[in-house]
Amino acid sequence: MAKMKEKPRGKDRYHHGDLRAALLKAADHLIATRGTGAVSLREVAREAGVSHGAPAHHFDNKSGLMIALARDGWERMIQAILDGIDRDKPANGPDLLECVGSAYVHFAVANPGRFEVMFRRDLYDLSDAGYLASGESSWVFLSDTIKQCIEENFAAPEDNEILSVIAWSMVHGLSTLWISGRLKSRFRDSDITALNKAANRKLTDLMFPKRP
Amino acid sequence: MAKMKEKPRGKDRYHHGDLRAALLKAADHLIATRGTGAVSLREVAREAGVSHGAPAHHFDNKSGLMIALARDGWERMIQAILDGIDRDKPANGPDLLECVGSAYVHFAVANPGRFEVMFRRDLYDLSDAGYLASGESSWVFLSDTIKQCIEENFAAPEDNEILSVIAWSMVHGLSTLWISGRLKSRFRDSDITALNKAANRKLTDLMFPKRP
DNA sequence: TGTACATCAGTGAACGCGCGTTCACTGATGTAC
DNA sequence: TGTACATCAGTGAACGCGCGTTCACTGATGTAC
Repeated sequence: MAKMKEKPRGKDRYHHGDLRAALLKAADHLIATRGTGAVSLREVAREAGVSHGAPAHHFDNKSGLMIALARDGWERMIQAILDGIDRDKPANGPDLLECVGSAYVHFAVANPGRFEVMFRRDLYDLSDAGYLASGESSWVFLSDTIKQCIEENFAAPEDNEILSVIAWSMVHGLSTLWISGRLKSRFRDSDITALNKAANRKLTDLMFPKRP
Repeated sequence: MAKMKEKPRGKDRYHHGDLRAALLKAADHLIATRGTGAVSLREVAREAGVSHGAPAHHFDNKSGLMIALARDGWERMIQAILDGIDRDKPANGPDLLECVGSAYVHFAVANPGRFEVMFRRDLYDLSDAGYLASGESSWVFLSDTIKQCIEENFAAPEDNEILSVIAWSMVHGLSTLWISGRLKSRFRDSDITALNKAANRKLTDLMFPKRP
């Protein structure tokens, strides 16, 4: 977004300067306002104010755009979780798990379209090498946190794997159920914050009854 | 599928006899083999061996077909859960919850495309009245089961709602994570059965430690 | 600092495709008498 | 049982649409000298 020297401003520019970022931003806006299905290369170009042929200079094809969106989504989610930890400053493993879980759901519910793209493998070619690794982060966050709980003697070592699966499943399911509207119809719209907090609190209580 | 009297057999029939069911079956096959995105009215007609205009006589529009698929999916899922209960004959509330949860995940993983349609609200108009009710079943199953656990003194009455949310979230998240492939890459393909069993066992153990 | 030139990053026309939907039609079926 | 006729459930041509992708082009930028 840094202004370039000596260049005409506004729409009269032939070269955009940072079209790749602008296209991603436009796609994000489309996803947020009209859903994942509204994303097409042509519509994204339209949204960004360039001709429909322009995106070809920045993404190999449509799949390339979707992969870029997914990777960007994972990076944002990691950052959101780190920010949550920074804010809450959890004192021990179980508190950390609760914090990470809440941040996961909060991110998903605040960015439902983006979250969807991150898990919709049918939207892009799966051969992309770099992409696959980008999705590891949430599992690593959660399972490392469970490990920490075990090291702090809040859980048994043999439960490492199954507790990780349960923790991830719960936060992921709460996110997708809420986004799909199935839970929303039973709880008030504004209650997702409370529901998220309560569910993560209760699950960590069940998992680590000896938490101080 | 019952044969009609006095009618020519095979493809030389002008009237199909039960095209609506055949179209749903064709769509199911498409979903199972090529995914939800492969479903179009034209492709479904092609798959069923009729002209592309034929489906219009059985479904108002594409949304109507998708809604029919979703409703049919919910009915099948209910039946699969009932069958699971019939088979396992759970002795108490917690066992019942474990049984229902396993059946939920099993159905989802065995019918990933159908399961997806049931929760993808962007695939159809939401104004359809009858449709909305069809999705209530899984919530009712789960929350009624939690109620039973409370009546049997395995859980505190005030935890009714939150335990229902956690239970549904966990099985739903396990299903969608597995289907999305994010968990699959960490566990062997054949392990979903074991993982499903272990996760439901562990969660019910955590929720109802006093279960016999 | 000026100039020549390669490269980059846009434009807009064109392509072929599959789609949902409509419509006049026709063959088959069911019903009234 | 036979006949006339309405209705049902198919067909296939046609419509307009948005899409991804390609391509010759051109304006802008950066670099070598």
